[in-house]
Amino acid sequence: AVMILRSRFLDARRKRRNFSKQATEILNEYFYSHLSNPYPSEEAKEELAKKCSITVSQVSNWFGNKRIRYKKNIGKFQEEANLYAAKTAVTAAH
Amino acid sequence: ENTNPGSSASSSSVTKEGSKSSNSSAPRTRKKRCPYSKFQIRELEREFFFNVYINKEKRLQLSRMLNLTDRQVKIWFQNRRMKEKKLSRDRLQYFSGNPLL
DNA sequence: GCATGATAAATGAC
DNA sequence: GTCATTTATCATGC
Repeated sequence: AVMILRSRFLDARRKRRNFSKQATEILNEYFYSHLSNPYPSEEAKEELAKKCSITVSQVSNWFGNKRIRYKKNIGKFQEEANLYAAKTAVTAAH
Repeated sequence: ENTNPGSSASSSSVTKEGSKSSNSSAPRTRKKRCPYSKFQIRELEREFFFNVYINKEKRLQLSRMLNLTDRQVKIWFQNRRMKEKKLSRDRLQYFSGNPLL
């Protein structure tokens, strides 16, 4: 029984599963609204993790990947950036 | 495997920056990440099992055997300790508030 | 076929 | 020494 759980834990780590649409939405909102300094504090990470129903490590992974991939090809993310910029502007107006 | 510093990163050694002296460029071309072989990993893991902290003598010996620098072996043990810590955290989170047992 | 999440080398702050 | 991070690589999803 313990062996089953152990093996289940081992291969549950590297098998990748995409985050939910809402989770990605929340992470992107934070990223593009902090584009000048996309480095959330430990507290911010915990809050994001709770809202996204993922772990803090997964939040760190997401921001790490997002920062490097955004920097490497800003043009590809331009449309996405404008989208979330407009979205945060609307919510701020309310 | 050729994982020595300067082998791949500064392949065109002369054409690139003149290594040291004159220029005070801070990030002097980061070394390209090169994955270690199965054999290298096995030997590193074997030593890590005996002691999480490796002393200087064993480090030099191991680096020569695996064709790595002392720095690479030192860094590997540091990263490996961090990995072990993260594994512990993940296990706790995975088995906490769980069904079964 | 790339997008995406996780992991493995390598760096730097402290 | 730890530890957040950068970067490339790996593995999977679709």
